[in-house]
Amino acid sequence: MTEKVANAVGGPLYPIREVSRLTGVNSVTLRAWERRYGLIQPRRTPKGHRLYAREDIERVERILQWLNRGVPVSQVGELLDQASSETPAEEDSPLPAFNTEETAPDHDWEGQRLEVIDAVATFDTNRLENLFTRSMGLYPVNTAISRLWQPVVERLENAWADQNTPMAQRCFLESFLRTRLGLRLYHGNHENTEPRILMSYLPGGCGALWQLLLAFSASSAGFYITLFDGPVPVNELIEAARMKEARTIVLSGAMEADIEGLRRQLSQADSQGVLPIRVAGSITRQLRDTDEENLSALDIDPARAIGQLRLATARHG
Amino acid sequence: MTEKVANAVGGPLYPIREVSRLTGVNSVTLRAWERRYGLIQPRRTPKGHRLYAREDIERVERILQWLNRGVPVSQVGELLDQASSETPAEEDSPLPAFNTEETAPDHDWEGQRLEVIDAVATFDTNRLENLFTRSMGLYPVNTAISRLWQPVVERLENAWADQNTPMAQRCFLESFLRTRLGLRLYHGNHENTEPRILMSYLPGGCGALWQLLLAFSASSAGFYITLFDGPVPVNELIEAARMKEARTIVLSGAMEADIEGLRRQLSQADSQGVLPIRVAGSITRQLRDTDEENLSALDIDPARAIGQLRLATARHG
Amino acid sequence: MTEKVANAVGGPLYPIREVSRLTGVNSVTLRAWERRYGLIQPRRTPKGHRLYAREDIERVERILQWLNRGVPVSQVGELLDQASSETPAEEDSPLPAFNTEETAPDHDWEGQRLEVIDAVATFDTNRLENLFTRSMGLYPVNTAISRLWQPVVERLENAWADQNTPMAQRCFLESFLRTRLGLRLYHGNHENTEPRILMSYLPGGCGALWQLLLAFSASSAGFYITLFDGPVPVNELIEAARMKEARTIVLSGAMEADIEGLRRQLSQADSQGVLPIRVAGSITRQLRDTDEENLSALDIDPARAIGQLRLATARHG
DNA sequence: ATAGGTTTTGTCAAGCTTTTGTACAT
DNA sequence: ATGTACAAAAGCTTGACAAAACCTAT
Repeated sequence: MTEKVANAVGGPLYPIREVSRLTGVNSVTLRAWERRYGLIQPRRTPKGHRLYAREDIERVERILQWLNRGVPVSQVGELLDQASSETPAEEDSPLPAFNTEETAPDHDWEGQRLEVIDAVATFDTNRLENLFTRSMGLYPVNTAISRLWQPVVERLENAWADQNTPMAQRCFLESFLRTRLGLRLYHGNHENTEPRILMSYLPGGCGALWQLLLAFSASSAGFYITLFDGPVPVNELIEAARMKEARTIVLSGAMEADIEGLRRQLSQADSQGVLPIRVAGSITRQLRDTDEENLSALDIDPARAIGQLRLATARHG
Repeated sequence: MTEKVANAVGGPLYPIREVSRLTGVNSVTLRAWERRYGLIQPRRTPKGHRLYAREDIERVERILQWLNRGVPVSQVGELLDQASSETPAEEDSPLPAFNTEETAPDHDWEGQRLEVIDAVATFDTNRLENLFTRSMGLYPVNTAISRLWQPVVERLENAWADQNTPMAQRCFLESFLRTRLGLRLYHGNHENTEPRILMSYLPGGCGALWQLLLAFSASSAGFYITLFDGPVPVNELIEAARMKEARTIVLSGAMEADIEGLRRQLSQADSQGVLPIRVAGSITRQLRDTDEENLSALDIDPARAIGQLRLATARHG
Repeated sequence: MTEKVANAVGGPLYPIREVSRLTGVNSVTLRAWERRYGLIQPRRTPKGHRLYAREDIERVERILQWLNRGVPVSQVGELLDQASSETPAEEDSPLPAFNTEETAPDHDWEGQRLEVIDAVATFDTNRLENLFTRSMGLYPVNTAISRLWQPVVERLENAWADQNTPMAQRCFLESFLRTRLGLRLYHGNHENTEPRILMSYLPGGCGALWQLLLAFSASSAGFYITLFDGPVPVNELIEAARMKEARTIVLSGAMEADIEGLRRQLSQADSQGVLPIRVAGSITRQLRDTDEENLSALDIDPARAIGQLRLATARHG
């Protein structure tokens, strides 16, 4: 509390060490950013000590988001300036990695998300269909998934977790996506025969939904996908992978999925020289940084997950 | 310089390592592609570091899709340039074409139509067979007929009208469809015995083809069809209808068919309490809105024609 | 040089290895054909590497067709040239390809069933796809389902019941059928909006498979189907049925499904004036002759089940 | 079908520069 | 607190390789 100083304008002001603690950015680094790129420009005490306002801290957080996405520090400045001058943009998205700014405000993602959620709630196939078709027609597949569908699934998953599983909505959306995916998978598997992937999902929660999103992206990205529409035990999958000469097995799972059970199954399975299993979906939030020998997590963002899969399977890597 | 404009608008810029991670292409390779073929040309920082925009990354992904299909890197450049300059194509589909990109419009009806026409022109049974089987495997019968086969027949009819009847093609297609229909009719008539329909066609033009298409739809829709493979005089049909206790008689006819002759036959025939004759096929274009007592036209679209038949037969049932 | 024109227009160009892989003709052979008979004349890169266009590959395929019919390579050239200039004369009967190779009796259902089962066991999507497409091309949907797919599912269900759940096969077939169903459902639901049916399935066993078969038949028969891809509790279904104004709810279930549980759910559910639930699938073997107030069984044969549904929905309409 | 020569293409290496987080002296 | 310095990481360019794929000709 001693650190907080009242601001004339109103908000509390924080000294640098506090900002550092809150954001996890070394104070030295904060100063460097200011000096080198003018990224944040806190007010000062008469003696010259920095005092950061709320907005400054938020700004730091936004900087971190861009950095996490791989944008170089030197480029972040412009992005932030554009974002603030043009349209402030959506702020509330639940997932930290992929929301906010993004400059291009002409597509109202949040609005579309809400529409999707509502269409699901009312079992309105036609509306859902329009939303889907429009999103896929307007944007590249990855964008549509990352921005619209993946956030929707994540939000729904949370909503459904609270109450006592209203299965109907989940199954409805599942059915819809599967139908839509069917077409793509069909065409995709005729065009690409090479990097083969087996996909299944873990029991519990929305594993199937995560699987569908990923399958969608993967198929569009040129993978040959074999889908298993159910929670298939790992050892059977491994067997199937051998028969189909697949490069990878991907298991999608929801938050609630039983990761320990999976580990157990894996340890029992005949893992001789078997490709590592990749895990995808919101379950990966449990698995951050885990890097076991035969079990690794893909990014929760489908686009990036695809990148990782490519690395793992492609000869270009 | 569309790129500069696009970037002026904004959007994050990514360094090469991120592009590499996202796409799975080694950064060395990315540079090589640029150096050797100018495949991607990211903007640069003042000091020369590459900065890739979203579009650049998408471009890389499109490159990968071609590579996966076996196209050599050196050729991809041209393809991409063409794709962006040429026509997006296909607008009649009910769902606004998924991706616009080359990625194969999800159902390229027009393409399929052209293929069928070509297969007929070259008397290529195998190809025709593939096209037929595929259309029936992928789509509901009605869709396949309405979208693919009916338009094809109509187009061929026009083409054939100009020249002096190259009978060969017509007979070829007729024979093919008849063969295909045979089995279905056989099975269909075993399953459905109820709403019975007698079908025949008028002499002149492609009457037989129209008949076959309609028979296809009708049989799939659950009607019991009795086909007469030739232009049977109306009074004989009426007689046959009595014997088989059929609900309706449908006569298919082409544009050139002699509608007046039909009227004459009808007026002579013993029309006591006989169901009205339905006319189908391109001949109906002459008959629009005509609704005589004992002669009415079905829609030219088989699917809708079936609907009308259902109504008509249900009323009496 | 139509070819050059065609290429100027664009289209991907493939190196010889790809053509070889696609057509199955050794690349050495391809070169030999070109050198000796000029059968295919691909364009070249400046350095002399061959680049085949789409048309070239098709040409190779046509060559293969002739070869298969026993024509010596040296003769094929003339044939192809004729075909493109004149009107080629398909040597024997209008449809030569149809039955010749297959000596098969009219329809060897049992043989096909075994093939399907084997394809499932080996996770061979392509084969399954061929079998499926062929069955749909040759027979009316109902016949194909009743004769081929329904028996297969029943047999597999028994097989799977004995051993300890080889989930993989089940999920594989499920995924395949779902994919195949997707498109048809999409089109079907655009054509027919009227007799609406909600479908879900009971937990345990192959409920999902039964559901898919029935959905197939029903969609082809003109019903508007809303599928729920999961075992949704009855009360939620009833709620959804109200919202969608559906006429009927159909629950598919396997032998092992818990019919008592269903009865319990039903009795708890708010059944005020609600349509009776229909049960379908092998579970109906348990239910024979049962005719409770709000729970009745459909025939296990999808075709007949459809008939019952038609009756039921017509009555109310 | 093989042999001998060429082209393609992903990757490496060397030598140098830029970027960026952190350390240290003022 | 500031600014300079530093070092690791990441880039850039040019040149070179080597395996795979091709070509021609015997």
